[in-house]
Amino acid sequence: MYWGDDRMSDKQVSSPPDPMKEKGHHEQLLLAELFEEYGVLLHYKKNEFIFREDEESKHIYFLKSGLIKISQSAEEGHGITLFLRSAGEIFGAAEVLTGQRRQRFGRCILNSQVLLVPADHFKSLVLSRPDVLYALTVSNARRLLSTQRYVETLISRPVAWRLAHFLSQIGEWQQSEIHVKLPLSHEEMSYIIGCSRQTITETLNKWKEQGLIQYEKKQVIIYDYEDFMSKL
Amino acid sequence: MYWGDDRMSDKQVSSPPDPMKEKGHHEQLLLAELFEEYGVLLHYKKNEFIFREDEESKHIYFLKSGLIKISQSAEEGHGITLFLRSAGEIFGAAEVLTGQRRQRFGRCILNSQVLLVPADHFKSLVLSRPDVLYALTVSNARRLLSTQRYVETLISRPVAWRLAHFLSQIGEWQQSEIHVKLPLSHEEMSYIIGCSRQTITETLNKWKEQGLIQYEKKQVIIYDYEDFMSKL
DNA sequence: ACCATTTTGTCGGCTAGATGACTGTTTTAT
DNA sequence: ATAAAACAGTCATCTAGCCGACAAAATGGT
Repeated sequence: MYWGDDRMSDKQVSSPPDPMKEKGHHEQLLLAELFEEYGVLLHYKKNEFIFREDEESKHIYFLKSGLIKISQSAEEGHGITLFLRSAGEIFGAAEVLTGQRRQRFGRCILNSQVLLVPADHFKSLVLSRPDVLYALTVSNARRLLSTQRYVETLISRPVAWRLAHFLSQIGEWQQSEIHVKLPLSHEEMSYIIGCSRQTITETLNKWKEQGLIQYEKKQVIIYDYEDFMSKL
Repeated sequence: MYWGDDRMSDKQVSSPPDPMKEKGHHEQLLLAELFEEYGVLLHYKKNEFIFREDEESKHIYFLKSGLIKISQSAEEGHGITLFLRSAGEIFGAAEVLTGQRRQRFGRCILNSQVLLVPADHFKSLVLSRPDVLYALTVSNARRLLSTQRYVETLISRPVAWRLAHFLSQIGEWQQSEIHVKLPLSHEEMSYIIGCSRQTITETLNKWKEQGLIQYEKKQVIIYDYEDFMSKL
């Protein structure tokens, strides 16, 4: 969850220089090809919306570069972020498949290049290519498992654990250290972790005091992940 | 989530007499046909395990009758229940698709009839039938959306809301009233809602005192759902 | 370089819900 | 019918994390 579901979920890859290559899942390649062949390329700027809640679901998207977040409005208060998608990942397919309107917002966190395929072409396209359809099914199954695993962490893990886990996902591993260049504000992170903004701030600073991490302006280093996690 | 994801998610159906018919989603029918044709029928008794965590994922299952729960062990303490599956629903497909071992337990809550298709037949079977594969993809997409919606409720709704919502899902609607024959103990429900056993007991009794529901031995009636929800 | 906006840090008070400990009540198996 | 096991009610205590408020710092646009 949070960070793209399509990465290898447990094992960590040290530094992802070319995200298109690094994805690790064979099925991603097939999907990428499909979009490269039939998709139309659009550029979106940071903070721009790709789709909004309640809109008709007109396209399926493939993120070629950049970073986007999918979030839910949750009526009162601010929306929660359901997950991020990074380069090489499909998004916006589920509502198209089930024939519903958009149920959430898709918004760019960074400038992004997106390939789009119209919803009405998609079904016939994919029915004529069972291998691609199978790839899509596998990719969805992976996301389903990862979302369900996330449900479990929400119920059984405290905020600190979830934050630590999140950092380990977005960070780059250099031996036992994890280097994280935070692309997000504390507030933005709190929407992802599912807690208040202050709790993020306080947790990060507490860890710094305890000497578990180094933390200066959007730059975090976790010294020893195993050790770190064992101390909560 | 919780209760089978394949039901119409928002709109309620009043009383589901024949679950096989009631599912409402066209794709369920195709999948049902496939399993009826190629599946092997097994009977499981109440509390029997269908599969266990860490086992090889040898089959995909279709529940013909009964009720099963999928739960995660969560290391310490007791496992949380990720969801229930009722008659007419597929389960156990995700790990087979991604080629992983089982990540959770599948266990019968009631005596159940299950159709199973071996994992190694499944891929070729489904590649030769793109329409069935498409149906599976749609069904998975629906589950993905519903699981993501559940993530949102876990983050933004209190236990009372989640419990009320759960009851409304498993209950039968009779005009404005909802009649629920609880098939589960408070403890079992607490694993589903994601809270402690006592909180279930206390919430139910508080509602009874307030005259919002009738509640006697595994039998609940919510008098007016709209009104009820508005009072938390 | 400057002002406006956004982001962080910090604190005190507050509450939903966990936990543990017991008792009483149902259910189930023999 | 009865003993054992599972389930439900209740209470007292404890705490993670929320919320509001405000000051300090950083960032960005012109």
